[in-house]
Amino acid sequence: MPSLHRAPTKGSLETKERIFDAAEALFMDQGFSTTSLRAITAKAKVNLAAVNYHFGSKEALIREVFDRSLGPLNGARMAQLDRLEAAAGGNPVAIDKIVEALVSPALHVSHDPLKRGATFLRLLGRALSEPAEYMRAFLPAHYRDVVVRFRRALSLALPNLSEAELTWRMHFTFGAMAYSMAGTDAVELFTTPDDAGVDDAEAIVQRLIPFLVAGLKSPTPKSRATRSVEPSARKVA
Amino acid sequence: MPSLHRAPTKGSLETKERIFDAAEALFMDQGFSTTSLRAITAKAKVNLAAVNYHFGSKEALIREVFDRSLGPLNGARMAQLDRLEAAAGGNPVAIDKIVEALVSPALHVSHDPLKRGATFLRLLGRALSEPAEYMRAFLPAHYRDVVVRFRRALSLALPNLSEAELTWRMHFTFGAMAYSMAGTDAVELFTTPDDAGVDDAEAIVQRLIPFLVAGLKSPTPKSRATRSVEPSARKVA
DNA sequence: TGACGTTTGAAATGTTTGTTTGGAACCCAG
DNA sequence: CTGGGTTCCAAACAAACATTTCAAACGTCA
Repeated sequence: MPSLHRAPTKGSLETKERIFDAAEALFMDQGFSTTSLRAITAKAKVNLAAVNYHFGSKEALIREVFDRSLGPLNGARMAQLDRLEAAAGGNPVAIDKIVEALVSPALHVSHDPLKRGATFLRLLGRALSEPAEYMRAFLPAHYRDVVVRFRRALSLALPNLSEAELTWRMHFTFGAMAYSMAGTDAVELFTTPDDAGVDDAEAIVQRLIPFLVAGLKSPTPKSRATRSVEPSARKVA
Repeated sequence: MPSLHRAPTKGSLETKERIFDAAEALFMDQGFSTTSLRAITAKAKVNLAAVNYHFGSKEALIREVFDRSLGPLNGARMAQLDRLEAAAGGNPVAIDKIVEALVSPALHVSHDPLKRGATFLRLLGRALSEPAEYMRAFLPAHYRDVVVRFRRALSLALPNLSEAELTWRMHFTFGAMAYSMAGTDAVELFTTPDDAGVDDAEAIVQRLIPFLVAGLKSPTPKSRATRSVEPSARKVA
């Protein structure tokens, strides 16, 4: 048996890579469920069967595209947090640094190889609102560690914040972040035509960080910091 | 010609209403494109053809579901803003009041008739990330006025904020809001099992408002407050 | 060179999608 | 009771979908 799973010979790597790139681009601005294999193979200029041959199924392709993008991003996030915590040496890390560690790797990934990755930012935003079942299945696997790590860091930096409050604020933080990265789709609704370039990822980050830091540091609404037994007042306005 | 488009006789209104409710519920937790007419008619316990008979097409159904929910919500938002501006009498309205006018109507709608509307909050979040073309087509029509009105109010309340900065912060605001309303899908990723009830819309609003207000009021990053003639520095890092 | 594993291509598979059809069931006016 | 408009239903429709099949083309090693 010669060459069991060896390096392919002709253009196979190119084929798989072309499928990969085309899928990533199409997933970006069409979503996962909506993008057909025919559209992918057409864009990649490969045969329709090539996807099932190289990846096994559409779901596996989605998983690979997602993993290979999200893995490095969250790795960079945690590495940056590692550096911050090592430099702080037991003391709490500054909030703006934590937020920066969360947000800015998404930017750096965005112009890492060429321009591949700028598309990924929007891909990520899409994934968080994807209805598909398999999306919700393996997405937490990537984010679990990041959430735990950043929650711990934020909890130390914001000691007078209850765990429940922190949960909500992290939720809002990820929301604004994911939405901002989801790209130009919904941005156009809220911007007058005079807006700055929305493609500029750096501009997003530079303005997003102060916004989020201020939100995270905002005083608790009713000095109910520990959030006692009372669930919540049901009365409105 | 007797009874041109008169009140139906048997259970037609019930049928159309059942389709409507089933569609709304399914759109909520599956998205629009992903939800099939067969799933809708199965849940509504009506014939498959009933959708095309009563609504004309799936797109028209989506539009009706969307309009009938989003219309009152944005109406309530602007009405509340009207009241605030009338009370202020030319003076700028307080930011927290503006944000409340933006966020809290979503809550009031959420327990208006029975529990129908709690589902709608998630529906709205979905719409903002829907890739479909027709979604992006008639969604701005609903939001345009709201955006213009609230932008003007916020611009008055935050005079030292450039137009570009305001655009971004409104973007982040809508992002955190939409994401929070998108429901429990992604929330589960970021919460430890000890979290409070995520269904409680009031709890979301009460914690979201301070977060957003703080973000909106946060100092501008580089004292570049007036945003002069320069359109925007396109250079990155 | 010859044989084998790997990759590609065109076509067909079976499923699911939104939509249409023709007739039965229904209600109410004439 | 009868006719016409309205609603419903089972079935069929065409299109798009992911996936499979099988033979041809290719590269590599014996």
